[in-house]
Formats: sequence, structure tokens, C-alpha cells
Amino acid sequence: MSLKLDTNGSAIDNADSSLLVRRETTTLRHQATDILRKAIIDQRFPPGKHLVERELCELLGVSRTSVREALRHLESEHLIRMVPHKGPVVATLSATEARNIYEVRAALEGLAGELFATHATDEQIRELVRISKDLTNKVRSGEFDSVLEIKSQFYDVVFAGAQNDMLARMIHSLNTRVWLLRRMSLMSPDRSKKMIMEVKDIIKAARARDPQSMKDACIRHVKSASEVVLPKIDELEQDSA
Amino acid sequence: MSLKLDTNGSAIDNADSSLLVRRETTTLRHQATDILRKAIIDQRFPPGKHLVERELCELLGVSRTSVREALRHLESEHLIRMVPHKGPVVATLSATEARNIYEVRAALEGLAGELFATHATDEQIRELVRISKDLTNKVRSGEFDSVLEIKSQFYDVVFAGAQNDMLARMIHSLNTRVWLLRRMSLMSPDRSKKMIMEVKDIIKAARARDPQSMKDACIRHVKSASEVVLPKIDELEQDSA
DNA sequence: GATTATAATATTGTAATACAATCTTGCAAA
DNA sequence: TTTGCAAGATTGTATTACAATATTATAATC
Repeated sequence: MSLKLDTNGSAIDNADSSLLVRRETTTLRHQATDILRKAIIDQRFPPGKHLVERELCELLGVSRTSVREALRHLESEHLIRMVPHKGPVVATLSATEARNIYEVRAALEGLAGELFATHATDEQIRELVRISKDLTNKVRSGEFDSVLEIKSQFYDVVFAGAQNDMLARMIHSLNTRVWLLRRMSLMSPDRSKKMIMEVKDIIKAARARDPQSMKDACIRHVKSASEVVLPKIDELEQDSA
Repeated sequence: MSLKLDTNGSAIDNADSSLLVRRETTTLRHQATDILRKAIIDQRFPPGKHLVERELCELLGVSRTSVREALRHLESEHLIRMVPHKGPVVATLSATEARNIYEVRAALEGLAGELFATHATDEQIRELVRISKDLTNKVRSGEFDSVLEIKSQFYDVVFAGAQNDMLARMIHSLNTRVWLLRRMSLMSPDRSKKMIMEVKDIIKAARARDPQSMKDACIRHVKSASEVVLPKIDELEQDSA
């Protein structure tokens, strides 16, 4: 496993028009946080795995100070759990938690949709349409790997149009925790087809600028995804018991 | 200012029936986090104040290690903002952010209400009724200081009945950030009266176990609070500009 | 005097080391 | 087999150190 990060934060790309100094914000602990987060999301550290600080130090090539502060951050994202005097454990996701998260996501994404239909610019609506077409193509051609990424773009536009950063951050943090469930759900081809239909409903409501329908469509979309995913995680939990 | 914390974590209260070992979970950094959080919420560190790590060390009587890890935690709660190479700054709350938070709160507390009406036990409903009466009394007798505390109890019961920890945690973290706005809002006597009415609506819906009305009542309650508070923070922002 | 260059200072970011508290494990004794 | 204890591992915390960066004060130049 090589998770090493570059100690000299490079990247002095100042090609854009702004004359602002490209302030080097990437601290080591920040890089460490990102790398560890990615490792957890990609399941290189499987749920339940007991992490050892010293091993992480070697793995990342940074000191314990930085590792510990990174762990503190991941703890607040609920990606790891700190057991006193035992150390960090990669968070597991119980069926109950997954259910809870999808309940909250439905409410929040419903709100996001409602706000988008209310505040979005025409350009943002067009952008959403464009992405949804892209999504359809990728599903048709079977490129399921890129579907999740495009889906993220889709939501980024929704959040931008909704004009509520707090909301965007909260949904994002929820999604981080159910990332693998989402991947699981989008991989199944029949789910993909249904997903496309639901996105079409969302687009329709967006073009009509109808907050209520947009909200409903977004909620239906999350609920529909949860109906695919939750039974699966229920099974998994049964198996391990 | 004395914010010192006790280094020897004391507290071996094992009077309850459980035979489980009362595991000593209070690490120094945890205590430090709590104390700093409280100091910020109580405005002993006013918004925008530049905190200096070494001063915090002396203030709390712990090492920089612990202080920094505590800061990492508060950063993720958005109570402080880390400026690279300048250090932690107590977070300020813009009018826009406040508006965003109240939007999200409305959605989340609406969900909490809906879930409570669906899942709560009869005992929990009775408990809610009891607390709301307590609340009415305190408002009548003008004890506004304790109103906010009882209101917290009220919500704790709602969350317990809603059976969604994730939801509870998210609302709680939002409330932390708008704590002073809430205090501001509840202090005004006429707001209190309206608040009592709204709580009565919530109670009514809870007893009827009507998810939809409970949801609506909870949303109305948050919206109503925001209508009192948001103009005030708008003024504040105008003044400082 | 105003502006710029330079130095001094303060603070954060990171590392390395140390040690006590605690947990885990394995082994010996009953 | 169970109990007790020692050894090892790991975290929690403190201390010290130093480089990188930001701020402030001072001197130099126009």
C-alpha cells in the first residue's frame, strides 16, 4: 500500500484571470485527511478495521501529530469512531443507520430541489438538462463507473441553484457515509433505468420551475434508491449475524 | 478568565442498575473541546475573535497537542474557522448563513415531527405533554432563562421518539451555531406567547398521531422563529457595514 | 514626510521524543 | 480450567524544537 503524500505542496497554477495570490492552503494534515478519507471510501480500509496511528504515520509519511489531527477530523465526519485507549476504528454502517441517513437525505434533497426550482438561473436549468442527457448516454452505453461521478455533477448544479451552502455540505457529508451503498445501487442495470426516469421527472419540474413537484420528485428519487439499497444491507447484516 | 479543567477525570458514579463498567471516556481533549465550545456559545470569545493556541493552553491548563485536537473538532462543527498560518478565528454568522440554517432546520425538524408522530410511544407523548406544560409555566412566570433549556428537553424527547440519531445529531449541530439567535428570539415576551401557541399545535398533532400535521406544525414553528430572528440579524449586519 | 526595504517578532505547522494510563495477550501458578 | 500476573502494544498527553509564514517595527531611500 502506498498512500504517501507529497510534502512540498507544489501547484502554483495561476493561469486564471484573478490576480489574487494563489494561497497555499494545503497543510499536511489536510492532505492526510483527504487521503485517509479516500482510502476509507474506496474500502482500502474496510469497515471495522482497527487503525493504528503509527502505521498510518509510516503509510502517509507524516508525523503522529498530523495523523491524529486528521483522525480528529474524520471522526467528526463519522468515517471513523474513536474508542478510548483502543484507537480509531473505521466506521461501520448498520442497517438502522443507513435507513436513518436515507430518511434525512430524502428531506434534505427534497428541500434542495424545492429551492432550486425557486432560485435557479435559466443557465443552471440548462446545465442540469445537459448533465441529465450525459447521464442517460452513460447509462445506455453501460459505463456505470462514470455514472456516479456525473450524478455528483448533477447534484452540484442542484446545490448551486438552491443557493444554500449549509444544505449542500450536509447532504455531501451524508453521501460520504453511504458512498458504497450508492455505488452498489447504481451498478444494477434495472435500477439505472428507473433512475433515469426519476431524473427526467426532476428535470421536468425544474424546467417548469415548480418547487412542489421538484421537491416531490427529489424525494421520490431518494426513496426509490433507498428501497433498492436498504434490503441489501439488511441481508448483509443478517449474514454476518 | 478561569476555564481550567480537572486533569484527573474523577466521576465513578455507578449507582444505576447496570453492571457495565463505567468506562472513563473523558479525555482531556474532549473536556477542552466542551469548554471551548461553551465559551464560544456563551460569547466569552466573541465572533471574529482571533484565538491564540498558546493562550488557550494556559487558559485550559493543557498542552498544545490537546488544544489543537480540540480546535480540529470545533472547526468541523463550524464554530471556528482555521485560517492557514494565522490560526483559529471564532466563526461569525452572516445573515445569509443564518437564513440557510433556518431553512435546513425547518426541513429537518419537520421530518423529526413526522417521525415522532409515527414512531413515538405513548409514554413519550405523555412526556412531551408534561414538558410543554412546564414550558408554559416558565413563560408565564417570566423565567426566560430556563425556557431555552426546557425547549431543549422538549426536542430531546421529540428526537428520541423519532428514532433517528443521525437526524438528532444534525439538528443539534445546527442549533449550536444559532444558539445566540435562539436566545435572542425567546427573550422577547410576545415571541414567547406565539411560541407557546405553536408548541400547543405540535402537542395536538402528536396526541392525534398525525404525521402530516405534526410535520407542518414543526415547520411552522421554525419558520415563525426565523421570521423573528432573521430581520434582527439583518439589522446587525447593516449596522456593522 | 511618505514609501519601500529590511529585520525582529510572533504564531502556526510539523516533527520527534518521552512517559503514564490503559488494553491485550500470553504464560505461569493454583 | 481458571486465576493472577507480567510483558508488550497502543493511546493520551506533554514537552521541546524548528521551519514556514504572517505581522509589526525599524531603518533607508526618495
